Amino acid sequence: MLDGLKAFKSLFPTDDAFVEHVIQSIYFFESNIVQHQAEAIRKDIHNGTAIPVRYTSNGAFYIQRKVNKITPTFNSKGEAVKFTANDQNFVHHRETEIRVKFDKDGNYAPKQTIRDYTGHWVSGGASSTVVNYVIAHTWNKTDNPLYFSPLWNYCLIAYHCAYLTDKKDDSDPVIKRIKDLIKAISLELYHPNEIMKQTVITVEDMPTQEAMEEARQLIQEKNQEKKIHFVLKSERDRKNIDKEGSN
DNA sequence: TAAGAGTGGCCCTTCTGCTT
DNA sequence: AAGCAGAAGGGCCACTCTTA
Repeated sequence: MLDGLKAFKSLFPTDDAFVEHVIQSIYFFESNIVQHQAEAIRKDIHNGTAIPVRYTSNGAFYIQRKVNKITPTFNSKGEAVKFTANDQNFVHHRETEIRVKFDKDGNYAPKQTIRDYTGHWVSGGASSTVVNYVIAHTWNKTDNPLYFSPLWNYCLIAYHCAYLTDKKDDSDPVIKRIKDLIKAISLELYHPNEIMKQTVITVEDMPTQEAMEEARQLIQEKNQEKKIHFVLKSERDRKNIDKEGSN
């Protein structure tokens, strides 16, 4: 079988070195901002504010009628987006029963969030302050409001590695290992179930124990070259904070 | 069984108009 | 006049369904 992944892997002496390279190609968010944003989302959910999700037509959503729930049908994604943009319209996510609104470009809410919490503009073409990095969701349940826009569920991954996280687990053992390690790092850094105050990540969504152990070691790593990377606040944001004096 | 058509997911870029 | 956010649009490609 011809496998383009082999071309990439062959640049490294071992799978360990390959995995290390991929992890070094990722920026994670600092846990304090992740926690703050999680609080904001919980507040929005509590207030009945519609939470962004990526649109799908797979029956993941419902509209409440007098006695039953019906699945809304839209002719296009655009139509769906327009519908939930109207504050008079209510669409809910079936599994969580959270009110949702459909994201207009499939990653707009994450982009806005990253901007609001770090000052960086990602995936914004010429006006970006971060280039050649892709927003990558860690758990791909992007039609679920608890997963789509929270910072704990995505990171910025360099272009040349981004496709790895989109592949299926069984496409190569190293793919599952990388994806599990990213999940483990998210769990160790952010503790999503705690900051969301509910069980978001269930047992079957958990990475292996080996991955958890590897994540712990990476996070505690003293060696600069092996440490995981964090998105720092942009120049612009730091200036704003200086002006305000504190915050 | 395989090609072809259709659909949808993913996530990026350009355009435009508003703000400063 | 520049910078930026939001709206709109697009490329790529995997997957599924249909047809032969």
